[in-house]
Amino acid sequence: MLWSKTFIPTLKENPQEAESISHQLLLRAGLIRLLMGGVYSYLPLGFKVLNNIQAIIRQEMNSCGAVELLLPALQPLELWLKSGRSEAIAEVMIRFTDRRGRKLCLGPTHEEVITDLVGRHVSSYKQLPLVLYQIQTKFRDEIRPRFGLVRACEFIMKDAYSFDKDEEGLNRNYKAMYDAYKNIFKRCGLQIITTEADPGVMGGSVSHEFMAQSKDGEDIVLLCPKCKSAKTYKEGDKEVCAKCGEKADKINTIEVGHIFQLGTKYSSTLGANFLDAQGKLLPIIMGCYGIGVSRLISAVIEQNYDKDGIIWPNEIAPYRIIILPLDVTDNDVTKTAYSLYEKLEKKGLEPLFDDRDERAGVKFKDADLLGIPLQVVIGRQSLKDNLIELKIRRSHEKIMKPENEILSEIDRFING
RNA sequence: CGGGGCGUGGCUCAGUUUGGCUAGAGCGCUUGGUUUGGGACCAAGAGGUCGUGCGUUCAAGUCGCACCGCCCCGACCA
Repeated sequence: MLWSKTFIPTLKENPQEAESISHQLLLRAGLIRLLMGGVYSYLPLGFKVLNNIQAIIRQEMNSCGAVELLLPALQPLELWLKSGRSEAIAEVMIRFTDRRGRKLCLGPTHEEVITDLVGRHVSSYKQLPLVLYQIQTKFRDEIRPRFGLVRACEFIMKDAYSFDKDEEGLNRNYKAMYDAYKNIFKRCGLQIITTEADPGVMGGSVSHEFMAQSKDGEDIVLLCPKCKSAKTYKEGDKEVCAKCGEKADKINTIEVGHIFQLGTKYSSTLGANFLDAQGKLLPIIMGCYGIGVSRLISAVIEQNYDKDGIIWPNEIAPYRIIILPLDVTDNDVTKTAYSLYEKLEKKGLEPLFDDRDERAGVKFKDADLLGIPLQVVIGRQSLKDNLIELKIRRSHEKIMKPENEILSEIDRFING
């Protein structure tokens, strides 16, 4: 991709509208822009990161047996009255009436819709277990949106739902999801603390949260320095480890995932029943599993940046390589740069090519800000000695070698 | 919703305390020239309902009232 063909509005200074690190860098590196409070546009770079995270999620979900579908964001209020959550969710849900007088809402989450759907079409234990998921936009009228994508009124979530005939099946699916979540966050470059959590409005018994440490995080985890057990902190909790009594550390975190064993809370109220082998009518046993996909971007940045900008983990970087011809008016430089660009494209690496007629300093600063893992620098002086520079964004390591050796260095870096 | 901060060109900000003439700077943008390995320099330009409304005054970016927007703290929350 040529820089001049895409849309990367970088900012030299921290914008007034942002205070937290991830919010500042998301704006400065041109990933998002505010439309209104708590509502953001994803610019091409932000959209790429979002897609990369979604690709990882899809792989891990599919490989643990979940099947993707897409549910409507527009929902009838009636379902929420039936489940009894209309009141519990109250003002957080955006409601309105359409021209036909139908009472509608924009889905803040999808337990009702999926339970209704599955309930209509599953009637035998032979159809279970079933695990479905979607990646979709959720709407929540937040009391106070904050920190850019961390708490937004419109955001993207992966939500999965498991349907089982018994507790044993639920436990199995729950465990599979738990493990898949670990993989997802690891591949996204996130360090995660898993905690036992309060199911809250979602209901159910067992629940775990996946918390990413961040100094601007709004959730607090009590982590025992001794036995490493962790618990989500609620106002009023004692600040000691529940297991060994040691004084626990309070850690600021961003909640990026939350899984629940719902049991029959939704299936019983919404009539999602099945017949077991004995012909007995029973409510389906459910679990639900959420990942804050857009929020995850903020959490990753909070854990991967330095004074110069973002440092993307390889697998979710918007581009893996940026090519910096330092002087686009120099023939040798541009020729070499373009030929390298084509070679990398042929390898399927899709590099970003900074074809702007800017000074070296501007290009370096922007490349660092964007946080693309590898920078290939082509300058006039070093080219006289047939040398090209490869800079590794995270370590600041610089390698100065001839083109073919640079290509194999890139291979080594990308393919491990 | 309560508390606090902010709102002046695309961005960052000065000017508001103590009202006064054609509203400023840096960056960015346009044109020309010189530059070219860490956010260049010179010259000439374009670009502003000073968040909005009402009021006070001979005179309002500046004072008063109301409202709007963004950010932060709190309450709340998946």
